[in-house]
Amino acid sequence: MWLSRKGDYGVRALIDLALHDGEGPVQRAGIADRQDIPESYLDHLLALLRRGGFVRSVRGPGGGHLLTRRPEEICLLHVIESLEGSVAPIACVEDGEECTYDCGLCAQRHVWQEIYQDMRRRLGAVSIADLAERARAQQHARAANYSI
Amino acid sequence: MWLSRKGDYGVRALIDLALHDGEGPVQRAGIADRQDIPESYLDHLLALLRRGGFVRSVRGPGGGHLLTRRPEEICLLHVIESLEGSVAPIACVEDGEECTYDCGLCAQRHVWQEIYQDMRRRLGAVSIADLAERARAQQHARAANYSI
DNA sequence: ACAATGTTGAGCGACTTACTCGACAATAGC
DNA sequence: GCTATTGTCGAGTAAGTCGCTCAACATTGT
Repeated sequence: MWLSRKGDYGVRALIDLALHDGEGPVQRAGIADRQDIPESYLDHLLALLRRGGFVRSVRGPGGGHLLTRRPEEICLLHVIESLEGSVAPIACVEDGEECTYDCGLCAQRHVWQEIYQDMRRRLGAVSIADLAERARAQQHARAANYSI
Repeated sequence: MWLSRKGDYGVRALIDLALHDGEGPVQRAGIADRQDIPESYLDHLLALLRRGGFVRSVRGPGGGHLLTRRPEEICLLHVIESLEGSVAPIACVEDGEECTYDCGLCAQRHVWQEIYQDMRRRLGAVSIADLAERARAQQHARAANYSI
């Protein structure tokens, strides 16, 4: 299993921001609470997301965090790569990377390269808006379940 | 990057056995030397491969390791899963696995599930014989290069 | 019996992950 | 301009994983 909490939490945070898009700065404590992320850890993730250009932050009272772009314009691939680093299964499938495995892996390389390309294509096709929509639908489904 | 040396080394070892298929038991030291694997570490990998049913070992002088099946009948997917555990990107895309992330990841889940299925399909389509063939071809190519 | 080989499990140093803490910086509102 | 409220940054840490070594033991051909 190779998607770490960092990626999970980070994407959750962006989904949370997308769900509150247009409502002004969203505070760290609120995100942490709703998305069940340790608040002190969320700091680092927001810093990463800021460096990645997905989020901008406002200081002072009433401050918080905002998406820099519309949720439809942020794709999952870029977010994950920003948070987790490359999603490459092995180093030598990336452009410009040396094959440090000295051709032990080379026999397998083409398979992994195809897998990598397919993965990037699929992750690239999903936006934060898609995920937010799905999260909203799931919330409604759960709420309906509880009320029965 | 999430294919560890374990998987790389293990597959290399199987390729080595495939290249010497039909020539009787192949010794650990030979595999380690040709494939550039620390001999003491190769121990563990051969134990894993034995438990996985890919290799059987012969003790005593003249002993060594043999493939249990023909190289065409061993697919990369099973080998990697035996060595590395599941190749699932997140736990909850596997059959019978609980979603421990409590629906944080659920919004992303379908994407990862498709990636996972695609990956298993591709890895399942490649056999050790294919890889051995490719390794042989690469060796020839390199030999030709040196002689120029 | 003996030497060559495989088998097993304990252990270890370096690194990573997931997280906490504390000091500091900015700013809205009084 | 104070002050409360918020974000920013970097050091630190406990627990786990990775890659690997080593030593003791089991098996078997000669």
